[in-house]
Amino acid sequence: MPKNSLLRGKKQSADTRRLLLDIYQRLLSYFGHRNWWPAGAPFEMVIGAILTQNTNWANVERALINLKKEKLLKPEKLAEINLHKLEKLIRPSGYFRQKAKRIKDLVKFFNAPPIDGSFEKMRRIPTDKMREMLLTVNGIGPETADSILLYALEKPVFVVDSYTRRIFAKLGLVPEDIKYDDLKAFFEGNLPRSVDLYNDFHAQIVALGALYCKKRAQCNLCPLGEIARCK
DNA sequence: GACCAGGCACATC
DNA sequence: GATGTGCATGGT
Repeated sequence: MPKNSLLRGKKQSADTRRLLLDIYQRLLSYFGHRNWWPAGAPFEMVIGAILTQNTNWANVERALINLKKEKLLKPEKLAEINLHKLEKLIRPSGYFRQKAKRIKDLVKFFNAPPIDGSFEKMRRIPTDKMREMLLTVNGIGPETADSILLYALEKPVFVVDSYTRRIFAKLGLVPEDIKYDDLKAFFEGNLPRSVDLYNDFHAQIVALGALYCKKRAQCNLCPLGEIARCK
């Protein structure tokens, strides 16, 4: 039994790895590369990571456009701005009072030592340590922290969201009540460590979840239909 | 008019 | 540690 279970374990993880990569390939050829957070605007990604909490991206964009129009999408500007004015500008993204405070707190954290407003300094801090630090900031939970690590700092960290849990539990690959960190470890343990892969895979999952996983009736449109089916 | 969206903090048991 | 609740706008 021990020897078999070890073999089975290895085989299972090889199968899981192949299946996950198949799923990614299938989504990629169906949706095309999602091109999330194109390079060059890490600070915008950081603010976007807060604004998008439990919110449709279209609404986040309105808020980001408002901030850009006022040329406020810079750490030094957001540090100065009056809280009420910030609330007004990000209003379209919902939860605007909470999010305005969270942005203020995050900007304070970003501008203070040891980061001193520098993404370079932030990147030099070991990923686990940086994650711990981010999690101490008000309004930064695991998903927001991981989004910042992956999309702004380009660290190989897999971002898990509610779609990820819903979809992969329905496919029967993980338990429904799996914890955030365990689900993250499931992907990181079964996929090659790649920033580009993690970046686009998460984006593909969101595309799939938002388009086809709302109603059972839409399952016939699911691009995964032939390789993985919901139970 | 109900339901949902790229979560998180806080209270309570 | 698990479970419930408030937070809020805009699209379908």
